[in-house]
Amino acid sequence: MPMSIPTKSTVQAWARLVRAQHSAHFLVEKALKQNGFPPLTWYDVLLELERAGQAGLRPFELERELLLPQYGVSRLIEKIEKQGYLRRNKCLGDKRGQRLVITKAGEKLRQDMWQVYGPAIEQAIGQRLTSAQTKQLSELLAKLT
Amino acid sequence: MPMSIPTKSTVQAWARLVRAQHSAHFLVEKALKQNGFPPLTWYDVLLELERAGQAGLRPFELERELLLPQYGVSRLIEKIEKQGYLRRNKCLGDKRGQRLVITKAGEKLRQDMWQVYGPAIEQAIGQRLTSAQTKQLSELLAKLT
DNA sequence: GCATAGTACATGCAAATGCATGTAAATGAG
DNA sequence: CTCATTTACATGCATTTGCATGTACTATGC
Repeated sequence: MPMSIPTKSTVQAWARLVRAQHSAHFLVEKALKQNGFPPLTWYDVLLELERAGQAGLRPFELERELLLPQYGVSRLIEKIEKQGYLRRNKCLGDKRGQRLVITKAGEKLRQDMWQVYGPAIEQAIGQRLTSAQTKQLSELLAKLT
Repeated sequence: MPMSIPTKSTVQAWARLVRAQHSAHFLVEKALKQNGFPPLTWYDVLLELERAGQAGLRPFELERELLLPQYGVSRLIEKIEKQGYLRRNKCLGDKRGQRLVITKAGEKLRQDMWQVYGPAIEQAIGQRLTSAQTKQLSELLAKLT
């Protein structure tokens, strides 16, 4: 089955997708760094763990939520644990595994990061689109995943 | 001047932007790698140089087109030159500078890469949206840069 | 002119990343 | 049960990246 060639419009959408994400992402990371916070990936981990509650999450579950390879998750949680924002619990029923649980300090960090992260998102996206446009963009992007 | 908080829709659009770009980008890079080609950044450089013709481009001009920091460009062109896909010409009128010019081999590489890159874009974007949707997405994304 | 500041590009070093592989436990076939 | 396979997670090593700084030339102020 032969794969067809993209139209001009498709190529343009691709280029703009890359650029838009890059500039938004760059803006957000810059804001976090300027305020002395760790990168976005830390936020994502903490948010997922917070949602998971005291039951915690297995690393391989995190891997599916985040956009990271297995070894990326492995090393990321190592660093976050060292800083005391999560702890590793024994995993009953699977001795290979572990349950990652957010600490109080972790919850605080996530909240503090949001004070910078939220406004950065608003600046990168919200300020540039009407409410209707935002929803439309969201719908279209959903089709690409 | 206080910065406002994003709406749910804005946060969702942000999340989907990151995910959509990630999955599309991942797909394209994978396709290139599987076919033994260098990464996307090489293509971007070669395309810009091809457009610039025999006059070539200065590294700092490339830097603005591509989404790379100055040292990124510096090292990237070093590698591409070593593989023979571009050459550095003297820059008349500015002894600090250089003009980067694509070689024949570079033009061929770009063309060959397009045989994989094009279809990958089509698969990541074109196949998933109607023509009208693609244009709309493109318009919305343009507002974010 | 000279001194000072700015621009163009390169690079040393530390940290992050990708890739392949390792270890240990779980699962499944016989 | 036994052995082969798969899954969960970690890690050594090479490459890439980020950051700060270096070098060389240009532009500007006086």
